[in-house]
Amino acid sequence: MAKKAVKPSELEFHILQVLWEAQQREELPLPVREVRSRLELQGRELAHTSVITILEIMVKKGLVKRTKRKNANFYRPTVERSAIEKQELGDLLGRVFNGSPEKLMLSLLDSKRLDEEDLQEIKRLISAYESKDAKRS
Amino acid sequence: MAKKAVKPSELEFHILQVLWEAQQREELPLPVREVRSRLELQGRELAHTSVITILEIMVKKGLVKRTKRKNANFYRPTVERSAIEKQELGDLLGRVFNGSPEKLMLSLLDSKRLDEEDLQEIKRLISAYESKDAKRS
DNA sequence: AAATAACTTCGAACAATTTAGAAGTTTTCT
DNA sequence: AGAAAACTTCTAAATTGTTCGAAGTTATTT
Repeated sequence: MAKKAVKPSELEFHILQVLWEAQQREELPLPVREVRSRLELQGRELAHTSVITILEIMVKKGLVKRTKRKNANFYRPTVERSAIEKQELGDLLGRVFNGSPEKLMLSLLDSKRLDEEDLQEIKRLISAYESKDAKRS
Repeated sequence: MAKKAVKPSELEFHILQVLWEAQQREELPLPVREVRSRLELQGRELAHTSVITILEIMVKKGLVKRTKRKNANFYRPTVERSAIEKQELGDLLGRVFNGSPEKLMLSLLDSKRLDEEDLQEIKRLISAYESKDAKRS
C-alpha cells in the first residue's frame, strides 16, 4: 500500500515549492527563518510564527520532515515535486475535465496561452514519449 | 473592464456543473429541488436548505441568476463552462507549473494517464488548431 | 553570569466553506 | 376553508486554512 495522498493547501504548496527549490541547490534542510525569507521574496509576507505553524502542520501531514539542530528546527520535503504535480493535475483533470485529457488540451489550446514555439515543443514531447513507449513494448 | 474573475468553491463548481449539464438539455432554469436531486445522483447528498444557501451565495458572487416563479426560485448559470475551465486550468498552470504548458504536458505524459488513442487525438487537436491558426494569419 | 537574541510552543482569533434546523410564507389538495 | 406540502429566510454551528502574539526555552554576546 502506498501512503495515502495528502493534498497540500495553497500555502503548504507554496512552502513545498520553496523547499523543492532549495533541494535543487542542495541547501536542505532549511531553517524556518530561511523559509520565511524566501516566501517573502515571492511576495508572501508572514510572521515567523505563522511559518512555524504551517510547517508543523505539514510535519503532521507527512509533507515535510523536521530535524533539530541546536535549538532550531530544520525542514526538508518528504514528497516529490513530480508526485504532487501529478496529483494536482489529476485532480483538475477529474474535477474539471471529467477525466478527459482531450478536453483539457482543447481548453489549453483555446485559451490562447500557447505560441508557435509552445506548440512545436509540445508536439516534440509527445513524439519523444511515443518513441520511448515503443521501445518499452 | 471585464468583470472580475470570481473563483467558485469546490461545491459551487459542482453545482455549476449540474447547471451546465441541464443547459445542454435545455432544461434551464432549474428549481432547487432539481439541483439537489442531481447532486445526489452524483453522490453529493445535501439538505434542501444547504443547496439554497449555496445557490444564494452564488447569486451574490454573480455565478448564477435567480428568477422567481410561483413561490419558488429557479436558477441558471451566468458564467460559461469554457470560461471557468480556462480559469481553473490557468490557475493550475500558474500555481503548479510556473506558467509553462510544456511542464504541464510533461507531467501529463509522465502520469501514464494517456493511452495510444489519447495521444493520437491530442496530436490531431494540435494540428487542427495550427491550421486554424494559419488561416487566421 | 547577566543580558540579549533567536527559537519554539500554545492558544486563539478570523475568514471562507459547508451544512442544516427552526420559523414563517405561499401553494396545493381535500 | 382548513390542512398539508413545498419553499424560503434567517441564524448558526462545524471544519479547514491562515495568521500571529504571549510566554517560555536555548544559545550567544559582552
